Amino acid sequence: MKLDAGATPGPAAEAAPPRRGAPRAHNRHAALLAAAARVFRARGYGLTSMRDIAAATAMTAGSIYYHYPSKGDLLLAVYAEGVRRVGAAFDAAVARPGTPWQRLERGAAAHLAMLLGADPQDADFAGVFVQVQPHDFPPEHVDALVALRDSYEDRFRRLLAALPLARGTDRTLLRLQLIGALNHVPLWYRPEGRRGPAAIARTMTRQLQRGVAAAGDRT
Amino acid sequence: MKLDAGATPGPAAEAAPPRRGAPRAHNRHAALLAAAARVFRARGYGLTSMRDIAAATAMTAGSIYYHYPSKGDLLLAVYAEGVRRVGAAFDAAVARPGTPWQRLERGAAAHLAMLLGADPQDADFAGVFVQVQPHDFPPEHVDALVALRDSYEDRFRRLLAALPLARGTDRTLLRLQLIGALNHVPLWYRPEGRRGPAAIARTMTRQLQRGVAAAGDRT
Amino acid sequence: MKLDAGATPGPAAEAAPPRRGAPRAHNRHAALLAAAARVFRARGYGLTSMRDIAAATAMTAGSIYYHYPSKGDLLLAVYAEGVRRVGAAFDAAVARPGTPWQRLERGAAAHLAMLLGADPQDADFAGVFVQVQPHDFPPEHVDALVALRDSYEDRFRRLLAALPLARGTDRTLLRLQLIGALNHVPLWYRPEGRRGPAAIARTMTRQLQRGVAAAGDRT
Amino acid sequence: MKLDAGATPGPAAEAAPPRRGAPRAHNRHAALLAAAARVFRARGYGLTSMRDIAAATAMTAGSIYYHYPSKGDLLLAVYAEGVRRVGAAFDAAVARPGTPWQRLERGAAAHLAMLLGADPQDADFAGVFVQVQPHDFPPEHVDALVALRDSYEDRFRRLLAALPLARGTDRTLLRLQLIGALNHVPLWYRPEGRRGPAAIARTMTRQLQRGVAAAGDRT
DNA sequence: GATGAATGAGGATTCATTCAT
DNA sequence: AATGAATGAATCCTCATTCAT
Repeated sequence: MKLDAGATPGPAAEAAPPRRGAPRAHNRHAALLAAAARVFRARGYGLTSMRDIAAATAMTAGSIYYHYPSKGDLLLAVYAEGVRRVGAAFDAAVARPGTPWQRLERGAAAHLAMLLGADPQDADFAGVFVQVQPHDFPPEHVDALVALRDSYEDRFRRLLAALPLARGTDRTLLRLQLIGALNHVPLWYRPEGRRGPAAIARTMTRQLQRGVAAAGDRT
Repeated sequence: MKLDAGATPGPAAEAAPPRRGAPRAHNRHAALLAAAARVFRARGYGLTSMRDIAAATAMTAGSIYYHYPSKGDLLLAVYAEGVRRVGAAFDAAVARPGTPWQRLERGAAAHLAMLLGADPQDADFAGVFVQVQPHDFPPEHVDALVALRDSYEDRFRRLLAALPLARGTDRTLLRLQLIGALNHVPLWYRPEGRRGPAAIARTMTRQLQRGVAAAGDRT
Repeated sequence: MKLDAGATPGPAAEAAPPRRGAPRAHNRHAALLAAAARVFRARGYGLTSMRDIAAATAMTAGSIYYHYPSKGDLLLAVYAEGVRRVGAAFDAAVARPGTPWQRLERGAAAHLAMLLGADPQDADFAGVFVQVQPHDFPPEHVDALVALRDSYEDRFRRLLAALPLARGTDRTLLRLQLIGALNHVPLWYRPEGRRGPAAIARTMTRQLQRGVAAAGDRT
Repeated sequence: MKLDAGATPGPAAEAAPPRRGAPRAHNRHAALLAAAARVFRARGYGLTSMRDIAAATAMTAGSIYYHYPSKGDLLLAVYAEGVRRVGAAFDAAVARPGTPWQRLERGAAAHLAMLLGADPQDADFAGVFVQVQPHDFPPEHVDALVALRDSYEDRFRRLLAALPLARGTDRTLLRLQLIGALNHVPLWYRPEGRRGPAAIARTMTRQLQRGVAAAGDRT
C-alpha cells in the first residue's frame, strides 16, 4: 500500500541514517525537517515549541536557527515538502491511463496512502499539510501557505474537469466535498480497521459516482 | 464544569441588550461565553489568550476566572453550548416527518445553517465545536469534549441507520464522508457565493444519494 | 491535660454553635476569627488566601472585609487572641503557689498544652502565635505583632528572674533556650507519642534544672 | 533535580570574583544559587518572587528557568547546599577527638557559626535550611526536603547516642530540645551582643549538661 | 451583614529568538 | 554547525481588595 513516492530524490529523502563518515551536513538539515514534521503533526503547530523540535533531533533550540530563520519558516518548509510529496504521489497515481473516474479514484487513494500510509515520514509531512489550518498560519507566510495548498488542490480541479457529469453538476462543490471527506479521514482512521486507505478512497469515490441508494428506491 | 451554561432561555435571549437595571449580572456570564466563542472561532483555541477574550467582553483577564476556573473550562463550556445549539437545530430539522433521505438532507442543512448562518453567535459556537480539533483539547477535558462530539455525531448515526441502502454499503464510512464534507465547508465558504447553506447541504446529500455520474455513463 | 483557658470569656469563646435564635451576629465574627486561626495554622499565613478563610466559615471573601479591613488585620486579631489565650493559660498555671522551678514547669506545661492540647481552637490560635514568623508579618503590623510576642515572653522573663541560679548564669539565654525548645515542639510532636505536653514540659525544664549528666560523670 | 549544585569547589570558590574571561558561565549558576539563598533567607520562601531572585543576580526571571525548572527546585537546591555546608562544618567540628560532650558542644558551635557566622553566604544557605518550614515546602519536594533535614539531624542523633546520660534520660527529647533552642537563635541573635555563636553554643550545651540550678538548691 | 462581580497588580512559567563562543 | 546562556514579552492564573446591591 505504500507508494514509493518517498524514494523520489529530495532533501527529506536523505534523512536516512548516515552511511559513510564524511558528508553528514545535509543530513542534519533533512533530519531537522523530518523531526519538525513529526512533532508538528503530533502536537499541532501552535503547541509545538522549538525545544520540542530540537529534542526530536538531538539538537538545541538555538541551533535550529542556523537552518531556519524562524518557526514559521520551518512550518513553511515542512508544508512545502508535504505538498511536494503528496503531489508527487498523486501525480504518479494519476499518470497511468484510465477513465477519468478511475484516475480520480487512484488520486484519492494516493492522497490517503500518504496520509495514513506505511511510511511514517510521508505521513508526518502529509499530516502537517492536511491538518494545519489557516488559523495557525504565521501571518508572514499565509500567502505562501495558501498558495501551496491551492497548488495541490488544483490537481483535483483538473481531474474533475475531465469527469463526465450529469448536466448541472457543480464540479467545484463536488471537489470540495471529496477533499473535505478525504482530509477528514486522519481524524477517525484506525490502522487496525477493516478498510485500508485504498479501500476508503475507492468507496468514497464510488459512492459519489454511483450514489448509494438501493436499486429500486425512489424516495 | 458549567455544562449547563446553555440553560439560559435560548440563543436569542443572550444576544438581547439588557433592558432593565435589575438582573444584568447574568448577561455578563452569557456575554462572556459568547465572546469566548467569537474569539475562539476567529483565532483558534490555542492562539487565543485570556486577555483576548477579556478584551472582547470589556472585562479584565482576571475577571474571567470568577466565572470559569480555567481556559480549558471555558472552551468546554463554549463547546458544550455549540453542541447544544447545533444539536437542537438538527433535532428540530429532523423531527418533521419525511423520508429518511429527506430528513438527512434537512439535518445536514440545519448543521450548515448553524455553521454559516445568519446568526453570528450560532456560527461562533458551532464554529468552535466544528473547528477545534483534538490536538488542542486541554488534557483534563479531552474525554468530556470527545464525548460531546460523539453525542452530536450519534444523531447522524441514528439517521443513517434508517436509510435504505444498497446491500454492502458501509454506513459508518458514509457517515464520516458526509460529516467530513460538511465540516470542511466553513474553510471555503463565501457568503457571496452562488449557493447558500441549504443548497450546499442538498447538493451534497443528493450527490451521495443518486451519484453524480452522467445518466448513460457506465465507465 | 486540657487547660480550661478556653472557658475564659471573650469573643472567640462564643464561637460555639448558636443556641437561641436571636442574636447570632457576634458569632459570625468569632467564627471568622476561629476559621482564620485554623487556616493560618494549617497552611501558614503566606499561603492562606482570603478565599480559603472564607470557605472555612461558609462566607464569601468579600464579606470578610466587613469585619476586618485587611488580611494583615485578621492576622493581628488572631495573633492577639492567641497571645491572650496562651497568656491566660500561662498566668493561671503560674498563679498557684510553689517554688520558682515548679511554677516555671507549670507555665511551660500550660504553654505546650495550648499548642498541642485537646482543644483544637486553642491549638489554632496558639499555633498561629507560635508558628508565624516575623518574615510573614505584614509591614504595617510588625510593631504590633512584635509587641504582642514580647508581652507574652515577658512572663517567662519575670518567672526566670525569680529562679535561684548559679552565679554567672545568663538568664536571658536560659529563657531563649527554653522558649526555642518549647516552640519547636509542634514541629515534631505526634499525639500518639509516649509523652504528652505536660511530660515534655516537665522533662525539658528538669533537664535544664538538674542537667542530664550521669551521676558520677565528670567529663 | 540538581542536588549536586554543591559540587562546585567549595564555599569560598563561588564568592570569589571571576578572574579570567574564559569560564564565567559556571559562576552564574553559583551566583544564582547564592542569590536565591540570600533572598529566600531575607524574605522567606513564600514571599520571594522569581523576579526578586532575578534582580539579585542581575538576571531576568525567565533566565532562571534555564538553570532550574521551577522555584521549588531552586529551593531544593539551596536547601541541599545548606545541608551540605552546615553538615560539612558540623562534621569537621566533631571529627577532632574529645569527650562526647565536648564534641557535641563543638558541633553545636559549628551549627551556630554557620547560621550566624562571618561568611554571609554560609549564613544564607544555613538560614534557608533552618528557617524554611514544612509549611512552605512545595508539595512535589516535601519528601526530598524532609529527607535532607533528617539527614542532617541524624548527626545529632549519632552524637547523642554516645553521651553518658543518667538512666531514664530521653535522648530523643534531649536532641529535639537542643535543636529547637539552636535553630531559634537566629530569631533573636544580635551580632553586637555579648556572646558570639561559640559562647551561645557552649552555654546551651553546658546548661543541659550540668543543669543550671544553684549548687545547694534542692527544691 | 453579606454577596456577587469585578479589578489590577503580581505570581510562576513558557517560548521564540539572539548571540558570543 | 552547533551550543549554552540569556532575554523579554506573553501566557495562564491567583489574590487582596473594592463596591453596588
